[in-house]
Amino acid sequence: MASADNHLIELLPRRERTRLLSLCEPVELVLTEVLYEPGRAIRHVYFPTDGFVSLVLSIDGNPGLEIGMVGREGMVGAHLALGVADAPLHALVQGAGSAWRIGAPAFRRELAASAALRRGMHHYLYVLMAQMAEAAGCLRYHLIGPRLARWLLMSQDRAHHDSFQVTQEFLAYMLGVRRVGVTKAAGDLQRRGLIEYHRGMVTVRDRTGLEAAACSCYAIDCKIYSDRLG
Amino acid sequence: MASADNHLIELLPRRERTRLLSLCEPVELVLTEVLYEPGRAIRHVYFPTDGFVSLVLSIDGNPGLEIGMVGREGMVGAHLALGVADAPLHALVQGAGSAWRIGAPAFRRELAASAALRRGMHHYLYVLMAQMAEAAGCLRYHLIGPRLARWLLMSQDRAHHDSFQVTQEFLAYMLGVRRVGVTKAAGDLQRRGLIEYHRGMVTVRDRTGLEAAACSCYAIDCKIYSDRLG
DNA sequence: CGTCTTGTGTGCGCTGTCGCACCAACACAC
DNA sequence: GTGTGTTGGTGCGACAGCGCACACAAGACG
Repeated sequence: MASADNHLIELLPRRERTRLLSLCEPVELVLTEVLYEPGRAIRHVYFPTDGFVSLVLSIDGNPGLEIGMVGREGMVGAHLALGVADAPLHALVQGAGSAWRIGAPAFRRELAASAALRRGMHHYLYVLMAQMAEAAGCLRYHLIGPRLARWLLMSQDRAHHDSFQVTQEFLAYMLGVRRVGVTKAAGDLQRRGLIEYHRGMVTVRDRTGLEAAACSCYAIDCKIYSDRLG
Repeated sequence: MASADNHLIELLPRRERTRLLSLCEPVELVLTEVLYEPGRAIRHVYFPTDGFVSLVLSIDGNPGLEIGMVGREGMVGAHLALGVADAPLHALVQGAGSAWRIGAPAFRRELAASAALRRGMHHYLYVLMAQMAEAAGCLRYHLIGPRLARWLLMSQDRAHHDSFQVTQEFLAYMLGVRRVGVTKAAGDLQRRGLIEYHRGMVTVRDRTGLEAAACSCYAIDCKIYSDRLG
């Protein structure tokens, strides 16, 4: 009970933490499950403990583009703390696992009651904004290879395993590139002994090497987070 | 006095509005002036009335990349409402004009005192986040031509003139492309009679045509704003 | 009047990514 | 085993944008 397995919840003072947890229910995050659709009012807020979720933008005809990732270090639906119920992006379960879930009205009541909760949400929103800005730059300037390496690192951090399930098709969707582009970049990383790829299952072999191969955004993202919520 | 010439301030109830304005001082926004540097604590918050400001990300060695624009419809420094004083981005005066300015500590006091102010800031932050997400997609998928058209429209909206001052060099910096790319795209728009360009001075000739030439992001941005703060 | 700075236009070869199409390897069921 | 669908790999032409280098034109300034 000392640990809720979600960092944002753990940052709350004991009283608020137990109170919030008592209002939460545990739910499974099922792979490829869609938690939010843009424009739709959200019904729940999620605090992942194990799985992780991608925030995906759809634009024009393009199928999708990931611009944020949420694991146990964060939450899905923080914008409710801004008094807006409409989801701005798709939220898509990218790594199966579990989460705490609380209904939107109850969460709003807790926000009104707890200054510490508001404070936590505010700081997390700042981090999210900074990461989105970072993502914009990354999309503009960085090549597929380094972006892929970054994505793998971020996923590994949130999956808490060296290997996790993801097809190149899906990766292409997340990175906003062709599958063939991912094939090439992944093949390159594999040849350099940094990862192993086999039919929808990636394994990180050389974490340090992968960090060197990733674009600067990985380190920056980590720093943004730890500066505010470390 | 009924109008503060800044939309966010005007949305406040009369009492709060006059109270906030009484704490503000009018300042000039000088072209190319830098209001914020990333990582530095901010000292003031700005509500433009006339000029406008670009939010610029610097990444790796790259000189800059605009991922947000603020005119009288918004404010510079809204993240202070998230309890964070550090600026996440450069804030650079892009159109000369004037603004209301208030010191960070005073603004925090007002935030604590006024629920309406908090509400306004929250909604604006949501809009800002959505626009940043949009910007990421735009940077990934859209070509220079449509992006340039969008930029010109956004600037015209905020400049309240058909013509304004900007060199192609500077535009390239904002859009994150080569100057030559801007030269070509601008030449194209000019040949189609949509704009006129002459030594650092652009004039919009055919607003409707320009809207047709712009990428979808322009319309989406406008909608995001009017949905929340229209 | 010439000279310098600033802003704009052009040419050329290169590269990363795209779109499309097709093939190869593997997994699993029957 | 033999099919059948999923996943990964390869080849090819097209093109937007890049880096670089240079030419030109309009003002500014002496």
